[in-house]
Amino acid sequence: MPAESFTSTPPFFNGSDRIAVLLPLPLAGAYDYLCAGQPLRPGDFVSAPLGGRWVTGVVWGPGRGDVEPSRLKRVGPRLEASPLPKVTRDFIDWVASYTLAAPGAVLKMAMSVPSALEPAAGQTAIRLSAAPPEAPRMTPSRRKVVEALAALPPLSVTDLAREAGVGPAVVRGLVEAGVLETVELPRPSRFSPPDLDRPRAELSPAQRDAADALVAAVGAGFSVSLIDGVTGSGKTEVYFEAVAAALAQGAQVLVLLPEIALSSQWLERFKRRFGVAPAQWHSELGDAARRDTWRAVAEGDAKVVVGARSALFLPFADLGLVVVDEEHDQAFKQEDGVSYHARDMAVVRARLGGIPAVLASATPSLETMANVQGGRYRLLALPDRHAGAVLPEIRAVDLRRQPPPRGRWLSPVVVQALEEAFAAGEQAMLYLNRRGYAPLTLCRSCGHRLQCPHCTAWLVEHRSAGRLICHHCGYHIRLPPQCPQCEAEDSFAACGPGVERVAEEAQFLFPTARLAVMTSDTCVGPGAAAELVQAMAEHRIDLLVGTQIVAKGYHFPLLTVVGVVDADLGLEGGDLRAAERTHQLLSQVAGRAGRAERPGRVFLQTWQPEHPVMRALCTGSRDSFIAREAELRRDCAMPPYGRLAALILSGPDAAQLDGFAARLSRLAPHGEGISVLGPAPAPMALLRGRHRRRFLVKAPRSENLQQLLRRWLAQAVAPSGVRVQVDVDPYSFF
DNA sequence: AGCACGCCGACT
DNA sequence: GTCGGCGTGCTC
Repeated sequence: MPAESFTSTPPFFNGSDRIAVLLPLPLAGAYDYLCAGQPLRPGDFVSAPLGGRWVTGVVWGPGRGDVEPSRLKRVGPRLEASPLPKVTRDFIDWVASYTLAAPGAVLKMAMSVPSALEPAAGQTAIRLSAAPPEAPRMTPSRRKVVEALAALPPLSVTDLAREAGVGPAVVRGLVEAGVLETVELPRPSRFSPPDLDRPRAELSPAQRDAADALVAAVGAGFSVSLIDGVTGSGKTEVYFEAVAAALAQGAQVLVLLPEIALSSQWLERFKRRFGVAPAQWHSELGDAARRDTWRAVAEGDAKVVVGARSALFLPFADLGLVVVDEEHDQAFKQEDGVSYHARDMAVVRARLGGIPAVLASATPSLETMANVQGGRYRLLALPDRHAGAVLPEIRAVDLRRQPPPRGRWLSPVVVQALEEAFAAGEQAMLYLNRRGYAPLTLCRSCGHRLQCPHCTAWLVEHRSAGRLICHHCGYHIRLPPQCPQCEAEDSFAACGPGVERVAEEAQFLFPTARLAVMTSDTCVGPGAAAELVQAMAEHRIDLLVGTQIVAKGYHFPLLTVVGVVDADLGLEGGDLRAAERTHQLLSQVAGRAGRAERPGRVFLQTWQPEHPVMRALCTGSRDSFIAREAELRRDCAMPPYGRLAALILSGPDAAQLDGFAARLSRLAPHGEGISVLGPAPAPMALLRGRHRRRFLVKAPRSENLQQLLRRWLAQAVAPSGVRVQVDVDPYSFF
């Protein structure tokens, strides 16, 4: 139940009251202002003077009173836009406090479209004048317009001209003459309400049970449910029933997807179920669409929003359900700026709003599984692939026993499987999570490796682009004609495979196969991914070679063979979640194979077929794998059984940085179960020209990690130039 | 985030 | 002698 309903009148500010206004800037907190006579209430958008300019902020509450009255300025006028709802404000405060981000920085995410706060531009329409002139000059064309309009509601100049079969100049002339007049109409909504009466998908008994449980949860306060089902088990159809239930109650729904821009197939399914497209929210949205969507969400006009993680911060007027699909996906973790995990924050948003959250995954995260086991989340299991499709057969290809020929990357086993698939008129996919042609380029005569001058990283050759690129900062050069070290001519050798190189090999082996490479490099701009996916779905492609991007929930009925070129790749580096992530990613890739009536085969090329991840994938023993991983985490009190935060210090001057790191180290918190590791050079010790040092803070779950960090950091002010970045619940260890 | 004030190189 | 580079610091 929202707290708002307990207070009959929200606090009201007036006269020269002191109010706190939160500005969308990374300031320490809200600033105090004077009310300037107009009545204001929390959530109102106001213009406020700051320095020499005006900034739009949000009335956050009564003034805090920690600034001398003489310094207070008066706020400007209130904006017409719908006030920011209380639950959104609470959410912003909560996220700021949890992530140790400036509240204004979090508000900025909720105010990502400044122009949405300006009054919505109406649509200029034409109607018959209320007071027409006595004897207007009429022509046959003019008469046609007047006659057409007599039978029509007001409409735009263009539409009216088209209806009357005349040019737009005639209409303008009539307006000029006073026969017609203009009228401002509200722009029609671009968000049609979903149709709840369409025939729904046939649900299996297991799906029915899960859907019933979710439907019962809608409108019944805060709860979290996990839909746990393998690829193809119909998780989407199940949560669509909850979506329908929330919509039937008049509430809004938010569905978070890892990369909405890549999910044309998801949108199709939604349209099939609800007859209309949902509102979308992602980085590829244009300015106008972004503005309209933000407004429509705030006004309750957009009923369903499907979006990437940033959609969490939209100002929903009445959110009734949050769904996080592919909840295990790392893309939900935002690392730059405010660092948050959208899945966890979605649960917080649901709790603050008193509404249900639904998580869905075929490979749930350890975090979520721990919550299920702790009884905090309800488990809804979908055991089978729907409609009779069988799970693919997964086998490890031992690269020690069946290696590719020298200088090649595909084992004979995989090559044979591809051959069989093509011969049967089926499709195949090769997966390698490495962009470009080769991850490392070195000089054959002196061994010099081409490295990024700004980062601790090799330059990656992208042969299609004719460049060497740093994947961390974007620095790029053409392949130099000679080695910068020993000046040997034409001495570079490409080391290891990237997707481009694997594609080259596959094309060499299968000259007639229609091949496409799908990576973030080949899918730039809106629609590029969708186009490739469609080409694949229509069998205009035989072999798709791609990075992680191909692992997303696409459904290709003719795809029967999936080859994972380097299954060990994600296991390197000793990252806390390496095994878990590799298992998730590879099962998702494997799930692409054989989703229709044709059985699929998956080949994992590996040097360590006995590794628990490979074993789990090949034997389908996901649960025991998760249990074992959980045990390992529990043993070392790592998340989800302990709390973890990373502190990244960065600066241009290494000596100054180390000095500050040493100072922090001496002040490091200590206590039962608390350990501070570091300072150590961060895994990317040099990034974009800045040196980086890292602390890892480990604390028991019972500890208030944020308070501990705040107290620690308050004791030492960073010298200028040194940036301190806090990452609570870090995922990537880069 | 902007914008102002600050101290050191190439111009009217 | 000034114009201006962007480094540092403040904004209720």
